[in-house]
Amino acid sequence: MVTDFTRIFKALPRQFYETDTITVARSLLGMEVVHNSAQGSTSGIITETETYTGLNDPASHSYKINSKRVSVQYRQSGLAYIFLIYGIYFCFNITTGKAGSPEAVLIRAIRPISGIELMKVRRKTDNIARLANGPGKLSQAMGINMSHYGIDLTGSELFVAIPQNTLSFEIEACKRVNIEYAGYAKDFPYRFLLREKA
DNA sequence: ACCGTGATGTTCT
DNA sequence: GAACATCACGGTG
Repeated sequence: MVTDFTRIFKALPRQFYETDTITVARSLLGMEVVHNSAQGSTSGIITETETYTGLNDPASHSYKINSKRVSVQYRQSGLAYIFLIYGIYFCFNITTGKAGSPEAVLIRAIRPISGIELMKVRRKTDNIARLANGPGKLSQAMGINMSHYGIDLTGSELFVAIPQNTLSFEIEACKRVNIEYAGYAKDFPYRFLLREKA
Protein backbone atom coordinates (compact mmCIF):
# COMPACT_ATOMS: atom_id res chain seq x y z
CA MET A 1 0.00 0.00 0.00
CA VAL A 2 1.38 3.33 -1.08
CA THR A 3 0.99 6.32 1.18
CA ASP A 4 -0.23 9.49 -0.50
CA PHE A 5 1.99 12.11 1.08
CA THR A 6 0.14 14.94 -0.62
CA ARG A 7 -2.72 14.32 1.80
CA ILE A 8 -0.41 14.78 4.74
CA PHE A 9 2.10 17.37 3.63
CA LYS A 10 1.79 20.79 2.14
CA ALA A 11 4.64 21.93 -0.09
CA LEU A 12 6.49 24.99 1.12
CA PRO A 13 5.37 28.07 -0.88
CA ARG A 14 7.57 29.77 -3.43
CA GLN A 15 8.20 32.70 -1.07
CA PHE A 16 10.21 30.30 1.12
CA TYR A 17 12.79 30.01 -1.67
CA GLU A 18 12.76 33.63 -2.84
CA THR A 19 14.77 35.10 0.01
CA ASP A 20 18.50 35.13 0.70
CA THR A 21 20.07 31.85 -0.41
CA ILE A 22 22.03 31.34 2.82
CA THR A 23 18.82 31.78 4.78
CA VAL A 24 17.10 29.21 2.57
CA ALA A 25 19.95 26.72 2.97
CA ARG A 26 19.76 27.04 6.76
CA SER A 27 15.96 26.98 6.85
CA LEU A 28 15.84 23.77 4.81
CA LEU A 29 17.64 21.85 7.55
CA GLY A 30 15.10 19.81 9.49
CA MET A 31 12.55 20.07 6.69
CA GLU A 32 11.21 16.94 4.99
CA VAL A 33 11.82 16.38 1.28
CA VAL A 34 9.22 14.14 -0.40
CA HIS A 35 9.20 12.37 -3.75
CA ASN A 36 6.03 10.67 -4.95
CA SER A 37 7.21 8.44 -7.81
CA ALA A 38 5.60 5.69 -9.84
CA GLN A 39 7.63 3.17 -7.84
CA GLY A 40 6.39 4.56 -4.53
CA SER A 41 6.95 7.43 -2.14
CA THR A 42 10.11 8.29 -0.28
CA SER A 43 10.95 11.08 2.12
CA GLY A 44 13.64 12.19 4.52
CA ILE A 45 14.73 14.96 6.86
CA ILE A 46 17.27 17.30 5.27
CA THR A 47 20.48 17.15 7.30
CA GLU A 48 23.03 18.88 5.07
CA THR A 49 22.88 21.69 2.51
CA GLU A 50 25.22 23.94 0.56
CA THR A 51 24.69 27.46 -0.77
CA TYR A 52 25.78 28.49 -4.27
CA THR A 53 25.29 32.19 -4.85
CA GLY A 54 25.73 32.39 -8.60
CA LEU A 55 27.18 35.53 -10.12
CA ASN A 56 29.54 36.34 -7.22
CA ASP A 57 30.47 32.73 -6.42
CA PRO A 58 33.24 31.05 -8.47
CA ALA A 59 32.18 27.69 -7.05
CA SER A 60 28.77 27.99 -8.68
CA HIS A 61 28.04 26.30 -11.99
CA SER A 62 26.28 29.53 -13.01
CA TYR A 63 29.26 31.78 -12.26
CA LYS A 64 29.46 34.04 -15.31
CA ILE A 65 27.66 31.34 -17.29
CA ASN A 66 24.14 30.86 -18.62
CA SER A 67 24.15 27.58 -20.53
CA LYS A 68 21.51 24.97 -21.18
CA ARG A 69 22.81 23.01 -18.22
CA VAL A 70 22.30 25.81 -15.66
CA SER A 71 19.45 27.71 -17.34
CA VAL A 72 16.91 26.74 -14.69
CA GLN A 73 18.93 28.67 -12.13
CA TYR A 74 18.04 31.86 -14.00
CA ARG A 75 14.33 31.17 -13.77
CA GLN A 76 12.13 31.58 -10.73
CA SER A 77 12.95 30.09 -7.35
CA GLY A 78 11.58 26.81 -6.04
CA LEU A 79 12.55 24.74 -9.09
CA ALA A 80 14.73 21.62 -9.22
CA TYR A 81 18.22 22.09 -10.63
CA ILE A 82 19.61 18.62 -11.31
CA PHE A 83 23.05 17.87 -12.72
CA LEU A 84 25.05 14.79 -13.54
CA ILE A 85 28.36 14.52 -11.72
CA TYR A 86 31.33 12.31 -12.58
CA GLY A 87 29.24 10.64 -15.26
CA ILE A 88 27.41 8.53 -12.69
CA TYR A 89 25.56 10.41 -9.96
CA PHE A 90 22.87 13.08 -9.87
CA CYS A 91 22.84 16.04 -7.52
CA PHE A 92 19.57 17.63 -6.43
CA ASN A 93 19.44 21.40 -5.94
CA ILE A 94 16.67 23.93 -5.45
CA THR A 95 16.74 27.33 -7.16
CA THR A 96 16.52 30.35 -4.90
CA GLY A 97 16.34 34.13 -5.12
CA LYS A 98 14.56 36.23 -7.70
CA ALA A 99 14.31 35.36 -11.41
CA GLY A 100 17.54 36.34 -13.18
CA SER A 101 19.65 35.68 -10.08
CA PRO A 102 21.17 32.22 -10.65
CA GLU A 103 21.43 30.94 -7.09
CA ALA A 104 20.70 27.50 -5.68
CA VAL A 105 20.89 25.27 -2.63
CA LEU A 106 22.39 21.78 -2.99
CA ILE A 107 20.70 19.15 -0.84
CA ARG A 108 23.66 17.09 0.36
CA ALA A 109 22.14 14.58 2.76
CA ILE A 110 18.89 13.36 4.28
CA ARG A 111 17.86 11.06 7.10
CA PRO A 112 15.45 8.52 5.57
CA ILE A 113 11.91 8.70 6.98
CA SER A 114 9.42 7.10 4.57
CA GLY A 115 9.87 4.51 1.83
CA ILE A 116 13.00 3.11 3.41
CA GLU A 117 12.49 -0.32 1.83
CA LEU A 118 12.29 1.29 -1.61
CA MET A 119 15.44 3.24 -0.85
CA LYS A 120 17.24 0.01 0.06
CA VAL A 121 16.26 -1.52 -3.28
CA ARG A 122 17.34 1.53 -5.27
CA ARG A 123 20.63 1.79 -3.38
CA LYS A 124 21.25 -1.96 -3.33
CA THR A 125 22.17 -1.89 0.35
CA ASP A 126 20.54 -2.47 3.74
CA ASN A 127 22.81 -0.01 5.54
CA ILE A 128 20.35 2.69 6.62
CA ALA A 129 23.11 4.99 7.88
CA ARG A 130 24.59 5.10 4.39
CA LEU A 131 21.35 5.10 2.41
CA ALA A 132 21.24 8.82 1.72
CA ASN A 133 24.13 10.51 3.54
CA GLY A 134 25.53 12.17 0.42
CA PRO A 135 24.21 14.11 -2.59
CA GLY A 136 24.58 11.25 -5.07
CA LYS A 137 23.24 8.74 -2.59
CA LEU A 138 20.11 10.68 -1.70
CA SER A 139 19.26 11.21 -5.36
CA GLN A 140 19.64 7.49 -5.99
CA ALA A 141 17.64 6.56 -2.87
CA MET A 142 14.79 8.92 -3.77
CA GLY A 143 14.81 8.14 -7.49
CA ILE A 144 15.74 11.67 -8.53
CA ASN A 145 17.36 12.06 -11.97
CA MET A 146 17.53 14.37 -14.99
CA SER A 147 13.84 13.82 -15.73
CA HIS A 148 13.19 16.07 -12.74
CA TYR A 149 15.18 18.98 -14.17
CA GLY A 150 13.14 22.16 -13.77
CA ILE A 151 10.26 20.54 -11.89
CA ASP A 152 8.30 22.98 -9.72
CA LEU A 153 8.74 22.17 -6.02
CA THR A 154 5.48 23.89 -5.15
CA GLY A 155 3.78 20.95 -6.89
CA SER A 156 2.89 17.53 -5.50
CA GLU A 157 5.47 15.15 -7.04
CA LEU A 158 8.72 16.46 -5.60
CA PHE A 159 8.59 19.03 -2.82
CA VAL A 160 9.72 20.06 0.66
CA ALA A 161 7.36 20.35 3.63
CA ILE A 162 7.35 20.96 7.35
CA PRO A 163 7.75 17.52 9.00
CA GLN A 164 5.08 16.06 11.24
CA ASN A 165 7.54 15.59 14.07
CA THR A 166 9.81 18.57 14.57
CA LEU A 167 13.14 18.03 16.28
CA SER A 168 15.51 20.20 18.28
CA PHE A 169 18.83 20.91 16.59
CA GLU A 170 21.64 23.37 16.01
CA ILE A 171 23.28 24.37 12.75
CA GLU A 172 26.98 23.93 12.06
CA ALA A 173 28.49 25.96 9.22
CA CYS A 174 31.72 24.94 7.50
CA LYS A 175 33.56 24.99 4.18
CA ARG A 176 31.99 23.51 1.07
CA VAL A 177 33.17 20.20 -0.35
CA ASN A 178 35.34 19.66 -3.46
CA ILE A 179 35.54 23.23 -4.71
CA GLU A 180 39.27 23.85 -4.38
CA TYR A 181 39.13 25.50 -7.80
CA ALA A 182 36.88 28.29 -6.49
CA GLY A 183 39.57 30.84 -5.57
CA TYR A 184 38.51 33.41 -3.00
CA ALA A 185 35.23 31.56 -2.39
CA LYS A 186 36.70 28.16 -1.58
CA ASP A 187 36.61 28.70 2.18
CA PHE A 188 33.23 30.43 2.42
CA PRO A 189 31.17 28.83 5.25
CA TYR A 190 28.37 27.85 2.90
CA ARG A 191 27.93 24.24 4.00
CA PHE A 192 25.34 23.70 6.71
CA LEU A 193 24.85 20.61 8.85
CA LEU A 194 22.04 19.71 11.21
CA ARG A 195 23.39 18.81 14.66
CA GLU A 196 20.73 17.23 16.84
CA LYS A 197 20.61 18.37 20.45
CA ALA A 198 21.10 15.65 23.04
C1' DA B 1 39.68 4.53 10.57
C1' DC B 2 41.85 6.57 6.31
C1' DC B 3 43.82 6.64 1.58
C1' DG B 4 44.14 5.80 -3.47
C1' DT B 5 41.82 4.63 -7.45
C1' DG B 6 38.53 3.63 -11.04
C1' DA B 7 33.94 4.30 -12.94
C1' DT B 8 31.52 7.14 -16.41
C1' DG B 9 29.00 11.21 -19.48
C1' DT B 10 28.29 16.02 -20.22
C1' DT B 11 30.23 20.45 -20.72
C1' DC B 12 33.61 23.61 -21.86
C1' DT B 13 38.47 24.79 -23.63
C1' DG C 1 41.14 16.51 -23.87
C1' DA C 2 40.37 17.97 -19.15
C1' DA C 3 37.57 18.80 -15.47
C1' DC C 4 33.87 17.67 -12.61
C1' DA C 5 29.25 20.53 -6.13
C1' DT C 6 30.68 11.75 -6.01
C1' DC C 7 30.82 7.07 -4.46
C1' DA C 8 32.31 2.14 -3.71
C1' DC C 9 35.83 -0.67 -3.18
C1' DG C 10 40.08 -2.75 -1.83
C1' DG C 11 44.31 -1.97 0.49
C1' DT C 12 46.67 -0.74 4.71
C1' DG C 13 46.81 0.51 9.62
